[in-house]
Formats: sequence, C-alpha cells, structure tokens
Amino acid sequence: MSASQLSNSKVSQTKNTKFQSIKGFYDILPEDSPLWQKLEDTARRVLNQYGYRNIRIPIVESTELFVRSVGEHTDIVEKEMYAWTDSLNGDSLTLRPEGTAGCVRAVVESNLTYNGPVRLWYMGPMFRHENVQKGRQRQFHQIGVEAFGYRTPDVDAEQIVLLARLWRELGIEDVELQINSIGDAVERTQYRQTLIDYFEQHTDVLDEDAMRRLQTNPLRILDSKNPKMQAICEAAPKLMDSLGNETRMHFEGVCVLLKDAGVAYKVNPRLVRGLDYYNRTVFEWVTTKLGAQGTIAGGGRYDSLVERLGGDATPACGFGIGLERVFLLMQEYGIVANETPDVYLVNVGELAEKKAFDMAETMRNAGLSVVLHAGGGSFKSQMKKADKSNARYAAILGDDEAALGEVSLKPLLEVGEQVKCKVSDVFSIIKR
RNA sequence: GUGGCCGUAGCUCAGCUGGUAGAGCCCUGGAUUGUGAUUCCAGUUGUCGUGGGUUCGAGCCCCAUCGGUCACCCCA
Repeated sequence: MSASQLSNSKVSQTKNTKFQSIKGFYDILPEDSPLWQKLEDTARRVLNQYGYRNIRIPIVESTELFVRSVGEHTDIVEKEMYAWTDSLNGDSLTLRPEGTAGCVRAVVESNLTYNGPVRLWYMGPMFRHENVQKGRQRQFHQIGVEAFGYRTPDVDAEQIVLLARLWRELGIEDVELQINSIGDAVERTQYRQTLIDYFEQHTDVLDEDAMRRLQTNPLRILDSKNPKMQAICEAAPKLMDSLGNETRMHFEGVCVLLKDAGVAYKVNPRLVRGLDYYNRTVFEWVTTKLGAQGTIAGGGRYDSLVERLGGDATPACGFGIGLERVFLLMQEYGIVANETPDVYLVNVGELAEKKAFDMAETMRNAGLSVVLHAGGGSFKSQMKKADKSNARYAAILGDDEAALGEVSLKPLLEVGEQVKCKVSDVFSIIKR
C-alpha cells in the first residue's frame, strides 16, 4: 500500500485541515486528570488491601481468543471488535474489547496457578466499536479484577465487598447491588430450552425484538421494557427453580456473607450478563444518576473459561469496573481533586532570575513540590500565576532576597503573615 | 446499525421575518516604585463545523457531509 493510499482521503482533500480525535476516542485533559488519578490511586490502595496483585497484559490479542471466550454470538464479537489482519504475516488480531480473556490467556501461558490460587487485577483501555453516548466511548477504561483457583463463595463475596469499600472510599453513595445466579452451563442450557418452549407458546404476545432474542438470547426477553409483555415475563419459569442443589447452596453462601458484611443487595432474577463465559454468581453495581448507562461495575463467576482456553480446569471469578462511569459519578457527587504545589516561585530582578532556577532545585531536594515561574513578566502577573497555580505558598525572590539566599513566603490559600526566611528553612516552615 | 436535538471567540452562550459579527467569563495592561484571588478602567479575541446551492446579499433558507450529544440495541 502506498503512502498516498494510506493517508485519509477525507483529510488530504483539504489542505491544513486540523486533525481531530477519532469518534469515540477522547483526550483526558489536565483539568480532569487529577480526579482520574484519585480514582485510580484509591482503587490501587483498596485492591492492595485485599491482596490482589497487579498484572499488565497487552492491548492486542489474537482475534480467536475473544471469539472463544466472549462468545461467537455476542454483540461484542459479532459487530463491535476492532479486528484486522496483520499485513506482515496474516494473523488476525483484535484490540481487546474486555480484559478477562487476555488475563486468562496470561494465567494459562505462564501457569500462574501452579503454586495455588491467585488474585489479580489490571487497568487500562478497552475498545468496542459502538455508538457513543453518555458513559460509553469506543475507547474506554476498565479496572479488571480476577481470582483464579477459588471454588468457594467467599471469593465471590469478597469481590463484591471490595467494590462496596471502593465506593465508600471514593465518596460515592446510592449505588445498588444486584445479584443473581445463572447456574452452571448444563442448568442454563436446560433453562434456556424451558424458556424457549414457554415463549413459543405465547408468540402472539412477543414483539419483534423478543422474536429475535428467542433465537439469540432468550434470557434477555425477560428484561424487556415493553409493557405489553410484562405479564408474560412475570409468569415465565424462573431460572432459580431450575438450579441444582450445589448451585443454590453456592448462591446462598454468597448472600450470607454479604449479609454478614452489611452489604445490601437485591436479587434480580432477570440479571443475565452479555458475555458467554459467566456461570453461577453474576452481579452488577448500578446507579440511576448516569442516564441509560447505569452499570458502573459488573462481573461474576466463570468456572469453565480457563479450561476452555487451554488451561487445567480452574474455577474463577472476576469483574470489571467502568472507569468513565465511575468518574462521571464522582463528578456528579461533586468530588474534586486539585493539584496543589507547595510553592510557586516568583522571581523578579536580574540577580533573582539568575538564582531562581537553582533555588527551586534546592527546595525540591528538600521534598517540596515547586513550580518555578518561567518566562519573566511583571511582579503582578507572576503573583497572578502563583494564585492560579493553586500553590499553598508564593515564594518571592527579589534581588533583596537573592543577595541573602532568602525568600519571602506568602500563604495564598489562607490568610497569614508573610515571612522572610533562608531557603534551607522553607521546608520546615511549610510542612510544620 | 437506527432515531431526536445541537455545531457562532479558548469556555458558556445571544444574534429578530436574510442587510458588514455580539455579551459574560478567561487572557493582557493600568489604578504613583515588590504583593494574588474582590473592585474600577482600557485592550485582544472569529474562515459563524466543512462543502455546495438559492439570493443583489446567508450565521440565519435548502442539500450534502463531518462532528458533538442523548436515546434504542448492548454493555463497564
């Protein structure tokens, strides 16, 4: 392919056209970045508290990995994947639409469960070619949390409780926990057939959407918002009723632990997840404050995926957090994070300008965060910049101070006396 | 993939039945020598998303296109 063929024809037609980010791909600007970091830092801390270990996995995997794990007939695989053929060797590759598949691949590849169960987490961008709307971008960010080798309900509950703690630490309230058990593969297949049989007796009531789902995902019909189908959905056979004893006990176990932990939940029998690999416990944390995209975290058990991807049979449980949505929710709650340097170093005068650079380094050596005013300007304008920078103190360096190796410290965030001191004393004055 | 609404200054927006482009915020300078965020004064802000069309004349009307936004679907 030639260079001219490679260039975007729409852009190259008009000269000097400004580039724009691709639809659904966006910049997180410095204004928003501190709040993102607060979110990420808080999550890291909480995950650490629970003994989850970080793993960093690629953004690109082989297409087949996602087809096998997410499911051939899911929306993600059928129409949302950024997939292409590597022009150098013909491999079919895909930008990851979710993280679990790659994580399982890594666990199997490096045999991470060799010494027993592991708890893992990762963070980063995911890619789905969907239409954008509030809380949904084509490149979006998730924290993925996965536990491998744990069979018992305590891990399911642990992950849910971990999330409850995260919301608490972030200052997010009023998020609802919905849980359900969708059974093992066999139980679900049975139930699926039961459901198809049931709805096929009532096709006169089903709308177009439901008729389509009857073939693709009959469990989703129960979720219909069509009021005309409300009655028939209510009367439909319940998934819970077709679950085996072991599955029910597992679900009971999760519920009891949640109760004991004081985490409120709502059993939602219609809660099914869009990815094929889930079984038994599924859950979502939902908010009503973000419009249509209310799920801020969701996950569940996927006991057969590891084996399906070539590993030894290993039970597993995990979830994803939609960081954009949590971020929006934090904004909704007025949660803020500001960058506040300790010092903004104002420097006016020939000698002062000469010494300021070195003086800033000295203060940084002492452990302070120091923004050096660069580029000259009047005293007044420098003070204005100091104010804008959100710094706690303006360190004023004029020729008087410079000659003596001193600075004048003026508090900017609260009222207080301006004091003149040696550069070496700045740290102890500010940090006391 | 489908539909509603919207694109005017860095930001938030006004702009009448078509008649040369506006406000606030921000930014810059000043209100007697080196003190910010408040106040007062002055000043800079633009291919009106893009490309066509109608018209003597288009920010405004028409078509196309791109983008934003919200929703369906689906999901984090």
